[in-house]
Amino acid sequence: MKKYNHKKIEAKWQKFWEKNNFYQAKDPAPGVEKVGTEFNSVLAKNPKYYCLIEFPYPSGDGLHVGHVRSYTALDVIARKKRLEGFNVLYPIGWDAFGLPTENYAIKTGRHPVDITKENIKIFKKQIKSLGISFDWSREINTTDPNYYKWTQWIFLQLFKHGLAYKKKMPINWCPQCKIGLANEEVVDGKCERCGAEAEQKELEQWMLKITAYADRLIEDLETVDYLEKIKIQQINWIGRSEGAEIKFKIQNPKSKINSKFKIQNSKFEIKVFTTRPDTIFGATFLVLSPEHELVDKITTDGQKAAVLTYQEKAQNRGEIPRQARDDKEEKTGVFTGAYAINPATGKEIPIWVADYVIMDYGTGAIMAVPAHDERDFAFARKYNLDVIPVLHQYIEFWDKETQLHGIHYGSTKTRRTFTVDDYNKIITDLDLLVVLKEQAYKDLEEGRIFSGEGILFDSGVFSGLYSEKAKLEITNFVKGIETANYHLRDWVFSRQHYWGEPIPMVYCPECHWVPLPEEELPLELPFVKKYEPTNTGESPLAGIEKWVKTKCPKCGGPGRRETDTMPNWAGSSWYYLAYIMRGNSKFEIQNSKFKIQNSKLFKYWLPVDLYNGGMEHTTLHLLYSRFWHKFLYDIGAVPTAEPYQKRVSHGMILAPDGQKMSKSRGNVINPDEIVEEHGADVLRLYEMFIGPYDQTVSWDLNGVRGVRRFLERIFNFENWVEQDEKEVVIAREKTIKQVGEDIDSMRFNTAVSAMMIFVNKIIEAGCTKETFKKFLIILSVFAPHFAEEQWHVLDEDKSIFDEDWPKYDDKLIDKELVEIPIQINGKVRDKLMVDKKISEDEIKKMALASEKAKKYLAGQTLKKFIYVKGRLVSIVIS
RNA sequence: GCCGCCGUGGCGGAACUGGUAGACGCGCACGACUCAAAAUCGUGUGGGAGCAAUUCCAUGUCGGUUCGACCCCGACCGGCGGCACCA
Repeated sequence: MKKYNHKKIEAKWQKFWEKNNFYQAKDPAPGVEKVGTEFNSVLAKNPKYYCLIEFPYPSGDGLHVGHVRSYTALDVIARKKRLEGFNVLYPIGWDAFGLPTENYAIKTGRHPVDITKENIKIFKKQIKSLGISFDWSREINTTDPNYYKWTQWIFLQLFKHGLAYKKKMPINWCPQCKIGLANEEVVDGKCERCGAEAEQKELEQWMLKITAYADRLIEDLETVDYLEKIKIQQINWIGRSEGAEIKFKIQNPKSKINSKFKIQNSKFEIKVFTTRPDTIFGATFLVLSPEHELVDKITTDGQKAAVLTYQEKAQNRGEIPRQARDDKEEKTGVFTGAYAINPATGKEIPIWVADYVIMDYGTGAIMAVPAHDERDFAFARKYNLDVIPVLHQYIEFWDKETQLHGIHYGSTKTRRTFTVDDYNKIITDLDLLVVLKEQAYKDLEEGRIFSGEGILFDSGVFSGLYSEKAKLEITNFVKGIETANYHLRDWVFSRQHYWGEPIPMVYCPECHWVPLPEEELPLELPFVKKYEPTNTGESPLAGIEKWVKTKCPKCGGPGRRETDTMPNWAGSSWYYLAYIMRGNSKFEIQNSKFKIQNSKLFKYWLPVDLYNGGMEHTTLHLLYSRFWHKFLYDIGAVPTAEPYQKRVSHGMILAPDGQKMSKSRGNVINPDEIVEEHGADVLRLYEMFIGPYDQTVSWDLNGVRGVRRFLERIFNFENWVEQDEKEVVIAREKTIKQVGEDIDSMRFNTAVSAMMIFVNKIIEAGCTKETFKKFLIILSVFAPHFAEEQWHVLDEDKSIFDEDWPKYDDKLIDKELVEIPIQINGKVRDKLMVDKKISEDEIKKMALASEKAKKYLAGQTLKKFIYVKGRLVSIVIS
């Protein structure tokens, strides 16, 4: 009995695979062109398969068991695809810019470059010990100038196409990290990274116009195969809401004139955005955001002081991001003294200022319909403003006796949708409107407001219309324009830190912002001794006068370089392209011919077939990189509109105590220790078996031992037979089928289970070497070292990975005899072994004659007999 | 508040498209081996009743559809994730 010495076996085969370049993806040969869907090259004729994991950030903590889970999962898929004849690209690299490294550098006084190198070395060693079939020849590193010159190149293109702009704006500022934060990086008003309360700070920031792609980022989700929840989350984040922009004329009564601007029957108009133009007859006041430019201009002399005080207060409160504030906080506001005309009713309505209206959404002004909006209602109550309902919920309900429609109160879920017929029917039914109106006022008295869709009343000619239908008509009536607004904001692209890509722009007093010529890329990060972020909000690079002072590329005059760096999401927004480019070129910039140089490779490899990553990146990295890709597509640099065809997500691995693993809790499972004690194959198999791939699971040490046991049981397998029993043949074919299907649909846990069932079978019944070999090939994608070793023990001299994925024969799986349960009134009372092809008549006879069934059938009448072919018999008696 | 997901043994979980609920693994119990323990192997293992054949109950709760429901529909309870003064 040999001992299962995983260390020896794993080291041996890892060396062997590396030496033979087993996992190198093959690029199409030069001159290869796509002809239809085929390539005219032998090399590239194999269908390609590009699978991708999110490249790791090489932190000082080393590899986490969570990394192992997703790397192994895609490794299983990559290996299976190779066995099936695909030309597989499964690359890895390093997303190495970022704060943890910079902070560590500051703390230790060492250079981030050195620390990064060191961390990568550790990560690499750890990953290599797992037997993941990465193509290391395409390794990339975002901090390599040869890499980030392309990141800079893409930025320049964005700038040249008007999608990068500089803007002075209040940004979310983390006082702890001393860095500006994107909206996406503020969680609960706190810095996502360090948890410090975010502040607002006015800074000049580079912005990327991701909002220009908002619609396409939503629409094109239909063309990709992402997990449904990922799509939904992205759609919600982009937050498109359709509505109308409507202008309200300002009309101050003569007595209330703003002396400075002399506004009377003014030409000034206030534009509001609303998703409910249908409720405009109920708009009883307007609200402007405190930052709205018209506030100063329309405020009457009498209200000046009060408004100014309020504005100052609101700005101070701006220190805490407004969105983070408690929902239930009472609304405050102040009257401007000015009035506007409701374009629907022609009535004068007061204009207020309140900070519940945000400047950077919509137009920064709203029409308030207190009867149909919670916030407006709270505000109106507080300041005693008019509340006028104009619609109420309506559910079709026909009272036969009175011939009246009724009103039904229920949740929105039970509400019916309206048909065209309904519209007509309702308009003429005036009694109904009276009922609705009465009910609406009654509800309001009781403090209940209705904000859904319903039937309009008191809305002029639109009374009686269903609100959804009235939207467009009323918008036209008040000369509004249909438009959409987005929750998504432009991407704040500046960071005031050292350890990031320099933004390749020069500021010239004459020419304003001038891009660096592409030939001058990369603009390398200057070597500095001090990286400490400053308190002024300026990047540490600003202190290097020698680097900052430069010539304007346009006019040759004195210029200053941009000293902000890019966020760490920059390098990761296009890295899947870098892996492809690494195949032939070494990222050489030749007159910026990004697309020409790479078009053939891109055509062959794109899109990424399968992309795995964490749910936490759904609204960050995943959205950002889709945006960049679409931009690159628009300028003709890449051939596809989407970068990733399919996106899946792994669940988290918690510590055995059900808590998140963390150093401070001391509950971290180190993959190295598992590899050391049980082996990489056991770790891999265990992580695949631990539970459904997309689900959060807790680590269980006993589970690891169970998997080890599974391998040990077949390590010295010797129960050979001359000929497989029929049962074994069936088991084998079934296993091949199930494991294959389970891998394809990423149900790794049941795949491992199926292999265990098969092993239980052959340990009991024995099997032929041929059968065992087929099993080993299947096992090899999960436990590559173990399978390769056993393969060679069975006198094979070629690698197991030169084999083909085994095929199965459905005919062999089909049993002739099947066990059919006999149900009587839904309960299983007997089971019969019958020929699969038995006719209904035959089985009926058998079932009714069965001893056990007879017991229940005696004296009863047979009401129904159902035979589901090959499945079961169901007998209904009275 | 809005959007989405999930509730199955002692535990992780399985169950194809509505067709024998609890696969596989862990744990536990008993047995074999051993001086003994560990490891290994064997047997059992949802709950209740019964010596047993057997039988009743059981997939968060209540109800519905169906010959048949973990699966479909409705209401509720509990948990998780995302968004949140977005007009």
